[in-house]
Formats: sequence, structure tokens, C-alpha cells
Amino acid sequence: MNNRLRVLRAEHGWSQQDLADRLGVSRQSVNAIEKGRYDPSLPLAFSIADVFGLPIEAIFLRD
Amino acid sequence: MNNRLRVLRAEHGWSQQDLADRLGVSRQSVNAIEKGRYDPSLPLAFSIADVFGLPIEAIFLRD
DNA sequence: CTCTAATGTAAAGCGACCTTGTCATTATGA
DNA sequence: TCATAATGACAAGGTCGCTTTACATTAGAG
Repeated sequence: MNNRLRVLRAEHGWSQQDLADRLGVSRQSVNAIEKGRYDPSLPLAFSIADVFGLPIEAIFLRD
Repeated sequence: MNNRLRVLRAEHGWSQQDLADRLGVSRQSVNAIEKGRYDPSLPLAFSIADVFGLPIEAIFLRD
């Protein structure tokens, strides 16, 4: 499950900590998801989609 | 996190076992998700979206 | 160069997701 | 009625998602 988190975060000029704060999760979680170490839960995926104003499918990609 | 699994499954005339087979998960998992006992992982949510030919947002709803 | 922000990673712990196995209940059909 | 299918639920066990704490590395500002 690839994702475009790093790019989207950069477009917004946010640090991993900034994004973590907006999502209400730890910086390590953002880093781990961004680096592909694991996938977010579905609720967190929805939160990420909300933060960026995009559908989940525009952020997370099948492989 | 509400979902429209029961309705969609009924529309297709599938039993929980039928859907589980298509998703490659156990019948108990389908039942638990359908009953709202827990949310699917993101990869499973994508599989469900694929099976029904719908975007994730059309199946799973924020609360 | 020095200080600080940002990032990457690791460990331990907890709860969520998913499994197999099992049992109970309800509905349907021969 | 009897057999079978479908659903709901629970327990035990494994892995994943997320936490806090901690430390190392990299990059930029001054």
C-alpha cells in the first residue's frame, strides 16, 4: 500500500510533527506510515483524507 | 465508523461466507465488520471497495 | 562552528484486527 | 419434521497499529 503523504505534507509546508498534531497521533506514527512501515487504521486514513481535503483513494494506492 | 456492508451484500445476493471468500478473509471477520464490532484494516477496506466497485467513502462513513 | 529543528529508528507495552475452532439461534426447503 | 444454510457470538492466539521514551543523524540558521 503506497501513499503520497510525503509529497502532500511538503506541498503544505508541514513537518511530520505539524501533521501529527493535526491528526492527533504521534510524530512516530506519521513517520512510520510515510516510510511505509505500516498502513494506518481506516479511521486514521479518513482523518488524513480530511486534513488534505482529498479522497482516500487519492492518497493511498493499492501497492 | 458506520458502513453499508449489509445492504451492499444483500444487493448482490451474497452470504457473509460468499463475501468472505471474495475478500480472502474469514466469515467471522465479515460478520464483525458488518456488525460494527471493529473497523477493517485499510488494505481490507480497499479490497471491499474493489469487490463492490465503489470508492471507500461510499461504503464506510465517518460515524 | 554551534544550536536547534527535523527526521529516522528502536524497544516495550497495549489494544485492535484477523485467524481457527466451536456453539447457539434462526430461517428455509425437501 | 429433519436437515442444512445462514447468522451471531465467544475464546485463544498471532500480528499490526499506535503509544511513550529515548537516542542518533541530518540540515539549516545565525
